[in-house]
This record gives sequence, structure tokens and C-alpha cells, in this order.
Amino acid sequence: MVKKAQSSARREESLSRESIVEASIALLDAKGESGLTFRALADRLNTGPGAIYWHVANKADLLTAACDAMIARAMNAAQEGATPREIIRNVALGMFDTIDEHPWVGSALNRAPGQLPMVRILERLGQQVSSLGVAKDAQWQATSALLSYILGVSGQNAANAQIGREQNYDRETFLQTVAASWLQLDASEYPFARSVAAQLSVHDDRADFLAGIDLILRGIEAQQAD
Amino acid sequence: MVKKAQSSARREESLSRESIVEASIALLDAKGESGLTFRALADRLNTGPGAIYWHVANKADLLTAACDAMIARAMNAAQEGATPREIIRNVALGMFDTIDEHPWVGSALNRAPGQLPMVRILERLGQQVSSLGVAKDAQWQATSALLSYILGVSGQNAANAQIGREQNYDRETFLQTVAASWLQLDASEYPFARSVAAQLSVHDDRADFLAGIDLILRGIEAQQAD
DNA sequence: ACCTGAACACCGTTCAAGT
DNA sequence: ACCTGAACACCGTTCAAGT
Repeated sequence: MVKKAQSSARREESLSRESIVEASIALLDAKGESGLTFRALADRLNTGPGAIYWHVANKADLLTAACDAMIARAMNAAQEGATPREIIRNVALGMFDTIDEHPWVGSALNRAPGQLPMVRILERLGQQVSSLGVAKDAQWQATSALLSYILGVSGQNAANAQIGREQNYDRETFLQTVAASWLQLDASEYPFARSVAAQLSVHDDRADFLAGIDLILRGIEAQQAD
Repeated sequence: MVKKAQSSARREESLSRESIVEASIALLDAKGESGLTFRALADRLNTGPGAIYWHVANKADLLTAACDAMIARAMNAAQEGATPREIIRNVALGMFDTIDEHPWVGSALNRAPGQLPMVRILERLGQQVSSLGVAKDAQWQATSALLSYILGVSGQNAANAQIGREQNYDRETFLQTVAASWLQLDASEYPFARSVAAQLSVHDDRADFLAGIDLILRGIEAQQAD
């Protein structure tokens, strides 16, 4: 736990985009979204904040690069599956698990529309939607529906984790707090919210997520049957 | 266009949570997400930044309150529809249009999981999913699938608008930039992204959004037929 | 070509002091 | 009870100066 014992020591290796991205990921994993600052990063890399700008355009660029490294790994790991349908489910679950472990990926992803991280996911999904036999002119809509759904869940999981970190809540405590607040809503105005409040803290996020994917896949199949 | 002509003038009305939220919405609409600061808000309200904290817990609270006001309006406007299916589509379109006009609502919404703004949407959707005849134990999954999809699209639209504002791009220019970057991807690795790049700048976001809702609704119906 | 680190122009939030 | 505004502890980013 020695702090900066060698603060003025020279780095052994020179800075590079990769080493900066790697250090950013470590920082984000350890301290969450707010943990990534140019000063903290410079400390960890034994350099000054200005040096980082030689290799990286700005913070958004850095965050997207860190996110992309994570997505690339997740997409490579989620290759297998016997049918297009199974591969789509595996890609989706790969995303879910990545964001479960690294919540910051969820918000970084949502803040970089059209960028490489998102295109990686779009590509995997699109190829399988195509293999599913969806008509050429319906492939975009089917694929972007899947992608939007995945991004939606990712964003929420990221936000949940963020709040949990800020308030030192675990998942359980957070959901119980939410459930309690739903139960205090007006009974005639919010019957549905109140009726599902109870299952909120016991439900399985991952299973629910997959159920949503299945719903969209069924919709795609039903459309093909027309 | 007189600026601060009366900067030291007393406010005519005293501060209130409502007036603060109202001023926040005006600021967010005019200057985007980054336009909402306690200093800018204090200026507009002829007060100091500290005064705002008497009525509002912190910035997250303020943003959620502003978001909630917008969602409440949208949900009240999207009441009509002959069938549950039509009401669901109208609720979804109401959200789409709200975020199209006020992009900051999309990101505020995504950052406040379990909070009132989201519950308002969940409730509307849930009531209609229930009316659709979905079995009791499948209602939560169907409703949250719809909600997650809506949140996903909302988040992307918000991010698109945010980038557009930062770079002074209009929608068209932004999408053309994205399409151009997709066309530069490796042809064997990214066949799908390249094949859809062309339609990217001419596609109709709103129609695509609705197509996704329809896909999920079909999935729900298919599940009921089991 | 790459790095340094002080400086700039901001933030959200707090809090003693006022009314 | 409510407001004031200076002060605190941060940010991302820039840039003259170094090597």
C-alpha cells in the first residue's frame, strides 16, 4: 500500500494508446465511471495529464476505446451456437454478462451511437438475422430492434450499478428500496406497478433479459410466416 | 435581448420546486444537457446557486424531476386508442416524439432506473399488456421487454442529438458520417454493416422504432398462442 | 516526436452569515 | 424558514516549455 513511493520515477515503457486504454479499463473496473479522470490515469501511468492527449483525442474517445476493447472480447467469446437463433441468444447473453461485470461498458456503449463498439454487435446480430432467412428489406429493422433492446437493458443495468456504487447499496437493497417506493404509489393510479413490486427483488434479471430476446425472435418468426 | 439588465433585482415570486423545475426544462431545451448548471439556473432565477439546494436535493434529483414533468405530459397525451395494442403503440410513439423534441429526456430517463418517470411508462404499458390477455406470470417480462426497448431507442436518440449539438451537425450530416465510416470497414468482417450503411441516412427512425414495437407485440401474441 | 505540469475555465456542493 | 455568495474540491483541456 505504498503510495507514490516512486512518484518521480521514469516509466519503464513509453506511453501508447493501448497502455492508456488498458489502464483506463483497470480504473473503470476498480472505481466505476467517475474513477476515470485524466489526473488519476496520469498518476497510474506515471505521467502528466497532458501527455495522454498525445495518444487520445479526448475523454469520449478514451471511453469509447475502452468500451470497444471489452465488446471485442465479448463478441469473440460469443461465437458458438448451432443455429442462428442460438448464436443471437449467446451474443445477447455475452453482452449481458459483460455489462454485469463491467457496468461502465453499458453507459459508454449508449453514449457512442454508430461507433465501432456498437457496430460490432450490430454486425454479429445482423449476420444471424440474415441467416434466419429474414427478407433483405426487413433485416435492418429486425436487427436494430434486437440491438436497441440490448442497449436498453445495458443502460439500465449500468445505471443500477452506478446508483448502487454511489449509495453503497447492493443489488438486493436497491431493488427493495425501489419496490417499497412502488408500493407507496396510489393504488388506483398504479395498479400494475404495485402488482409487480413484490417480484421485483426476487426476479432474475438475466432470465428476464433473455425472455425479451425470445419475444423479439418470435416476432421476427411470426413476421416471416406472413 | 437585454442581458442581466436588472441582475440585482429581487425576484417577483419566491423560489419553489416547480419554478426551479420549469426553469431547468427551459434551460435544457435551449442549451442541451450541458446547459443545466446550478450557476446558469441561479442566474435565470435571479438567485444564488446555494438557494436551489433548499428545494432540490442535488443535480440528479433536479434532472429526474424535469424528466418526470415531461413524461407525465407525454403519458397524459397518449391516452387514446381503441385496443390495448393501439394504446401501447401510442404510448411508445408519445415517448419517441417527446425525446425527439427534448433529447435530454432520453438520457435523464435512462439514468433514473426505478424512479417515477420510468414507473409512469411501465404502468401504462403494463395495464395494456394485462388487457391484452397476457397471463399474470408473463406480464412483467412482456412489459419490461417493451420498456427496455423504448429506453434503448430513447437513449440512442438522446446520444445522437447530443453529438449533433456538440459537433454542430444536423441529423443528415451525422448519419452520413456514420454511413461513410461503416463503408470503410473490412468487407469480409463487416458485410452486414456495409450492406445497411446505404439506407442509414434515408431510413425513417420513427417507422423503425414502431416496427420494433410491433415485433415485440407479435412475440407476445405468439407466446399467448402456445 | 513525445512529454511535462502549470494554468484556464469551468463544475457540483457546502456552509457561515444574513433576513 | 429561506436565501446569499464565497469557498472547497474537484473536473477536462490547453499550451508554452522542455527533451
